[in-house]
Parts: sequence; C-alpha cells; structure tokens
Amino acid sequence: MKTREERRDAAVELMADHLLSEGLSAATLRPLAAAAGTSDRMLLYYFADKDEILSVTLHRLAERMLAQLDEAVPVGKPRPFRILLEEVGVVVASDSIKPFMHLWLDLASGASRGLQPHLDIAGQIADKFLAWVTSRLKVKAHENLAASAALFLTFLEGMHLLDAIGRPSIAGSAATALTANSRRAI
Amino acid sequence: MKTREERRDAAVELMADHLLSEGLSAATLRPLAAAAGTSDRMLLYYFADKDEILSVTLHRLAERMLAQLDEAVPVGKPRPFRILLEEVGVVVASDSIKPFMHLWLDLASGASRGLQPHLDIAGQIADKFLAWVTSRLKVKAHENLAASAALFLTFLEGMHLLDAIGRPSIAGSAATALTANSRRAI
DNA sequence: TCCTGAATGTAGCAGACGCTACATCGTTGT
DNA sequence: ACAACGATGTAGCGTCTGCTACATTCAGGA
Repeated sequence: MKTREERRDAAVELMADHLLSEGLSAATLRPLAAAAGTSDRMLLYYFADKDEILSVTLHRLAERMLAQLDEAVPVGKPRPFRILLEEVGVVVASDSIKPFMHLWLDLASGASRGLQPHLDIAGQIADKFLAWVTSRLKVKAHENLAASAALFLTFLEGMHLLDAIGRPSIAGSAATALTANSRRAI
Repeated sequence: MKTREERRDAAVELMADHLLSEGLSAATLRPLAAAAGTSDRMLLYYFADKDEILSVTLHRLAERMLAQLDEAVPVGKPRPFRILLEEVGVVVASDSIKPFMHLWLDLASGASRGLQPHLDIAGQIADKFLAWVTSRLKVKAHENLAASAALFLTFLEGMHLLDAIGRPSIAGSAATALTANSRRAI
C-alpha cells in the first residue's frame, strides 16, 4: 500500500499530463480527477482547494520543462547569441515542448489579469529561464551578459506569441533581422 | 425609435467596453447582455450565437485600438527604430491601452489552443499592426524595412508578455541591449 | 476486542453556462 | 377590423462548476 504522499504525488503527475494536453481553462475538478484516476472528492482531500491543485501541478510542469530544456541544450560551453537562438528555436518548436508553450500563454493571460497564483508561477518560470539562458550565452567583451540574456528571452517570447497566433513568418523575418544586426554589431 | 441595426450596433459598443474591462473569459451571455442593457434572449436574437457576438465585438475593439494608436503616433515622418520603440512603449504602457493588451493575451492564448475565431482575429490584428509599424519606421539604406518592422513587432510582443507576467525589468534591460546594438550597428 | 481516526464513496447543494420554447406585446398592411 | 409579423419577456432545459455533509470502510493501538 502506498502512503498518502505517494498517492498525492502520483495524482500530480497525472494531472500535469492532463493540463498539458487540455489546457488551463479545461482544468476543472472532475476531469482532473478522472485523469488522476480518482474522484473530485479525493482531490479536495489531498489538496486544500482548486488553487492549490493548480499551483502544485504547474510547479511540477515547470520542473519538467526545464529538465527537458537541459537535456536538449546542456550547459557547457557558452554559445553566441545567434547559435543559441537557433538551438533553442528548434527545441521550442518541437512537438514535445509545444504543449508547454500553450500552457505558458494561458499562464501569461491569467497573470495579465492579475490572478496571483498565475503571476507567481509565471514570474518564477521566467526567472529560471532567464538564468538558464544566462548560463548558456556567450557575449563579446564589450557587451553586458545579463542584458543580452534579457534581450534573448524577450525576443524568444515575442517569436513564440507570433507563432501562436498563426504568424510564424513575422517571427522568422524578425529573427533574420536580429541576427543580421548581431553579425554586424557584435 | 431605433432600427434593429442601430440597437445591435449599440450593443456591440457596450459589449466591447465590457470585454475590455472584464476579459474574454468573463464574456458570458448574461453579463454581456447586462452590460449591453438588454437580455441574453435579445443578444441571441441580434446574433446567431455566442461566437458571432465575440467575433463582431473583437473586430470592433481592433478598430478602436488602431484608432487610438494612430492618434498617439500619427503617420508622417518615419522614425528610427529606437525612437519609435520609445514612443510606442509609452502608449502601450498607458492606462488607456492596457486593457487592450490584456485582451490581446487572452486572444493569443485561445489562438494557441487552435480556436478558429481567435486565430483569425489575432492574425488580422497582427497584420494590421505590422503595417502600422512599417509605415512609421525609418531604416538605414542597407537595411530591409519589412524585416526591421517584423523585428520591432516581435520584440514589442515579447516586452509586453514579460510585463504581463510581472517582469518588466527583463523587458527594460532587453530594450537597452537592443537599442545599444542598433546604435552600434545601424 | 473494542475504539479511534484516517480514507473513501454517495449524494447533493446553489449557482452559472449556452440556448430555446412559448406566449405576449405593438405596429403595420389590407 | 383584423390578420400577420417583428420584438421582447418569462421560464426553463440539461449540464457543468467548486465544494461539502454524511455515511461507510478499514487498519492499528489500548
């Protein structure tokens, strides 16, 4: 027999899968419970309320996402802006990451409306990802690493948003323009 | 007495206000009807279904938004990248535009999940805004205007997303890095 | 052996959702 | 005068929402 913690943890894993495939707006108690192989009744026994369920599950997903990124682009020798952008672009466009990106926009949308758990989690994820970029980016001597990483992240988010609304061509030609600038300036 | 079209149109205006203040997820029939000073029954008499209501109202909002941008940054002499970014940044951060930006993320989130009306409308708005930027941006001779405008839009979207999730500092330092590059390169 | 307390099932609450059937107005054309 | 028709109110449908009250089962300690 499993302990309470183990069962709770297993539920989180399964609910994370459900969140990935169905999105934040479809994350209501009964479907979540079904995905976790239990009942809404038990979900509210394991967790205080729906907010706690979402918060815990989203944090779990953030860990998963970073682990996947680490695997695809291991920390090691730093890469120049252009190279890193290309490598990350490939990962972010892959089918295994796409669900995370959908969820990320859901989160941003909620955060923009001021929902506190969304703001917290989204902010934390952004911070982690910024650190992730910083540790993998190489810049020229006269440049500021932190600022370049911020530029990288901001630009990536913009590309992702334009992809999401069905305008990948804009994102693509923006990438061309940016790396052309880089080649010239850096 | 007003005609049916006039009343329908007035309802759209009022529902647009409601959408701006309450967000897409709160746009359910009964509150929309209350905001429009009518009943859910009459809303579904004016429009085929909820989708048509949202589609018409969102298009109305897109018009409003572009009109407001035109007023704040009139077309005329083109501006260099850095200057335009600054001017638009001020507008986009203003209180009168903020509700539009919230809605924009809602739209992106829905589009990312593949909802067709969201994809359509978001794409059209992005196209219009890209044209808006193109007509106001000045680039050096060796640069590509279209690509620079795409870069501008992409970067702006990224800044906006980072603002929304409570990390304006990342967006700010990204802007610094980008314009530093521009100064050097262009 | 009995008792206690944790784990879990069953049922239901009150409210919201999109949408519709039906009845009733008031106007207009004949 | 009366019929026809558009406009609108009332009421409700079936389903979903987060959450809870209550009852039961089951394991371990006294």
